Amino acid sequence: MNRRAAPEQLPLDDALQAFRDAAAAAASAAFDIPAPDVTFEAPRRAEFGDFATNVAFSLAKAARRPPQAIASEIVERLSDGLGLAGSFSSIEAVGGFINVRLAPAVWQAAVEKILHEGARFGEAPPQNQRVSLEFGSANPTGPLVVVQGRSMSIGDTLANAMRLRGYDVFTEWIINDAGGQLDALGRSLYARYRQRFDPEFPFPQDGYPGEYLLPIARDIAERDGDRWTRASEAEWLPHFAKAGRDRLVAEQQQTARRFGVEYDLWQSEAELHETGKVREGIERLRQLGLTYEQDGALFFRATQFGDDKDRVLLRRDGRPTYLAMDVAYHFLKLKQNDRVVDILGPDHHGYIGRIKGLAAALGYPGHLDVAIAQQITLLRGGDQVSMSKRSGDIITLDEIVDEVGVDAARFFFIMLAMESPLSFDLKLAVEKDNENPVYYVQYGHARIASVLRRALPEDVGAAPTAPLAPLVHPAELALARRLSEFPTVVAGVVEYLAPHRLARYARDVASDFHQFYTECKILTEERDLRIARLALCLAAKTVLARTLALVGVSAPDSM
RNA sequence: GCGGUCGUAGCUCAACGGAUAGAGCACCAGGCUUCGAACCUGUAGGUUGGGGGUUCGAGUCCCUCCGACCGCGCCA
Repeated sequence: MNRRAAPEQLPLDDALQAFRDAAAAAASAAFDIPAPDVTFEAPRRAEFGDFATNVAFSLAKAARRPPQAIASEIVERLSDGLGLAGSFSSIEAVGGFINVRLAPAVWQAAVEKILHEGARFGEAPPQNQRVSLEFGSANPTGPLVVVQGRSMSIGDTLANAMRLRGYDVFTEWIINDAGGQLDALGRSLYARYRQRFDPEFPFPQDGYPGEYLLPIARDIAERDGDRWTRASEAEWLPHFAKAGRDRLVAEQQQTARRFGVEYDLWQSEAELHETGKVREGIERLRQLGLTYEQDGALFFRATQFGDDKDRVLLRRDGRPTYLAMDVAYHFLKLKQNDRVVDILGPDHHGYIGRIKGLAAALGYPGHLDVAIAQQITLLRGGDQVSMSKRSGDIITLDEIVDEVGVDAARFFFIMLAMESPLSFDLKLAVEKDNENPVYYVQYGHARIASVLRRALPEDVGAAPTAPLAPLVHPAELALARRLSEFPTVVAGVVEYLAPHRLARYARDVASDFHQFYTECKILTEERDLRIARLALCLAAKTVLARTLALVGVSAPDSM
């Protein structure tokens, strides 16, 4: 791939690194101080260049000079022939910042890199870090609803981004199939079953009244007839609880799959109890002296870790609590992974301190991150869609997908920072107009595909290895610069657990492409320019498709 | 009451402690005999809920008040 490079022009990363080194050396020499760390940021305003560094501000105290004087001094020394001229078109000291603008050749080289790496663009080398990512998890007592959709969209996107950045990601779903709610499920299902023979049969007060139990009851009746009507509760309860649990988990798994999310592990809570893992977790805390007995129950000293009260692990009757199970589960995950991330639902956010304290208590401080995927308010045409779990009046995730499709749902669900509550308007999400950001981005991809279809096949074939020097128009360079941000954006998504940045980035890429398309005729008469622009199109298509793939949204060639 | 999350343009939301707080939508004014107008350009829109503090610099960090949502069980 060295078909064009003049010796003085460097790839983007190397150019920036060369600048860092040179600036640090210049500062060190000028002010007789240790070489400082030089970090770049992307200025908010285009007039401040492609990259800027605030290194002069951080040196002000040590050098005892005003930032602007320091910045000027550094720039002056840099200009004294440090071999940067070929890669930078300008280096300026403005108000204490040092603003740099890269030469077109660097952006051209960035496009070339994208074309060369294709789907691997943005990949980071293996980090040798195993990360456990838990998200989506729900009780196996009903269909998945919108909040699990948000959690899954966020979690799956994070998992994709982490994998691209070289992490060994293991995704998990915890099935809350232990405890009293499973009995409630069993009783509810049994009541539905009995009502097939006797419509007057009473439905339990704390039951799950949703219609989704009806087909399950029907199947049991068709298979087993009425024989359970004569069974004792001790016989039918475990059977119906398990039947409901198995069926509902299977349906949840199918919904997840349909939503484009595959898990490495569906961890049963009941299994953690049965295999003694829960006992092990409790034992560990006991060894660490973090438990005490009171009133016949075993308590965890949660107050030592910022919780407002100590929490019960073993009830007076000896049965472990949910917390005890969670201790065990997190102990397992912490042992097996370098880092553990939980994405929990909004009803768990009083739980963060407790669970993080737990990680510290178990000897893994800082290894656990807990994030909350906030609530979603469902709207339809601006009116709130009423939902009440108690009355069984729910809108399932499947119904939402039926109505708006996977693409719109997944894009909307990651569009906002996850800690922000989200209003999701079903009507708006299907409207194929400019109120809908999904279509804007997908349209960009389809438009590129359309141009490539209309171009001469031999031009498209030549594009990936063509000279890119003709790309000098501001709109071309702006697009190239945007495309080159992709690895940095993905890295930021991982570092800050902020998948919403991908939605914004996809929008920005599409926007820069549309502007380029408007200002630059791609299929122009001039052959070299035409092919170079087709190359830029190919690179934009790659980056757009990769970005959407991370989010789990399709990149259509026509729409 | 205790704890957590949030409060930014009319609406929905961005902004590693950086420069004049930005996008989209809606409104208004423009742009297609030419590659997909599901697009582009421009105008307008703000005391970042109020008040203190930390520092070269705060929407961002700390304190406090106001407001919204949520959690606070030997439920899961």
